[in-house]
Amino acid sequence: KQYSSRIINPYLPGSTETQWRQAELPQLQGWAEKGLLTQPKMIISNMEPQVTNGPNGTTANGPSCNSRSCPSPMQTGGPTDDSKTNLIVNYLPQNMTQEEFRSLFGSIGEIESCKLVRDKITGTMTHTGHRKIGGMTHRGKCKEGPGGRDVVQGGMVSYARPSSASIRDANLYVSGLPKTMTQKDLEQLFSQYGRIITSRILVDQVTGGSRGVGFIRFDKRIEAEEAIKGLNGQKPSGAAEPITVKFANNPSQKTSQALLSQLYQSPNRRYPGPLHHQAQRFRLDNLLNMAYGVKRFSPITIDSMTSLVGMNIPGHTGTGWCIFVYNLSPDSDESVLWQLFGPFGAVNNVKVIRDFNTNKCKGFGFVTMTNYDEAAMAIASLNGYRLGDRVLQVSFKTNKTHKS
DNA sequence: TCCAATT
Repeated sequence: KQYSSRIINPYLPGSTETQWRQAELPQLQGWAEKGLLTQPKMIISNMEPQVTNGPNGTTANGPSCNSRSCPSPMQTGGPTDDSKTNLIVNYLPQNMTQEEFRSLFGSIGEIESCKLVRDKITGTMTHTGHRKIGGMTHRGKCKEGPGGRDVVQGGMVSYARPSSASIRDANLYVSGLPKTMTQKDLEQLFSQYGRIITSRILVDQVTGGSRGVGFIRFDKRIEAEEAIKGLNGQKPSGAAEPITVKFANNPSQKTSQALLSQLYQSPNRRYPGPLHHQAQRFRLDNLLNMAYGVKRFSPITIDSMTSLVGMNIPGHTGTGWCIFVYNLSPDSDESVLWQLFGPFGAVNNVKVIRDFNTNKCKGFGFVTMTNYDEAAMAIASLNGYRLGDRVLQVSFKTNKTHKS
């Protein structure tokens, strides 16, 4: 039976549930069942012969061609065309071994060589569980077996572009995006500057909504530079705020110190050393009394009010009320925010903003609380509160932008 | 010291 292997990206058009059910390659299915995939929907499916035009005309995020009428790379490029035999594979499971990787693709065609790329320092794929990359080369019997048509692009597997200096450092970090902007919108905005290799919009893990932050990787660094010149500080049409476009940090370039410090941080740590004393000085019982005492006199909820005044209330988000906390010490971590705000009511989320390289708190953080009255109580109580030798400033979050 | 976000 002839089939073409193609890894499906469920977030892309054309990646349907039907394809998901058609999955036949047992290894990936097994991994999905064991929960080993960082993105459980990542599969290889059994499909009609799937060919593409190769790396042109579209982004690596979407199939450039879904029709069998496209010319096969074997027809156009021939078996000696190296540009069609070297693949890059993204979003591999964190714990995939070299052998598993080889075995997976060995079922498709003969592998000349393959390599899993791992983080140099930690030995893990990467600390976030993303950006797993392996490369592989198809040659030899490639044209004879099912793998003969097995050139895939889009989603998780795409042609590896020949390495060269011109394609390095072409990755952009984009922030300040309208929350309504989709990945497609983002690509549309940037595509005027060159060929987009990958794009992404980060989403809130809880709500699934856009975080207003994303990435664009161009084919060429020059294209990325032009996009910065053209789009940084600009308002996309229809947007209320300008976006920021800059070169992305490369996680693998983090210092080993920062990585270690990151590994060292347990989410379950409640009392970081430097803050322990201060936390004890904080009178939890008083705050509880305050919070619950006042709540009695605060019978109204603000939910009805929000619909009257629309979206322009400071701090108001779809999921709650975002509070800006300023003047945290560099050593602060999330636990101090939980300690401070928890007594006032339902806290959805806390976040200490850290310097990407040093991992030290940049002096501020955010807390999202579910209920307006509890958030307001927390602000009234904690604004001006002395934490150690610092006086906190606490308010609903506004849209001020920080330019450095 | 003053409003993030880094796949």
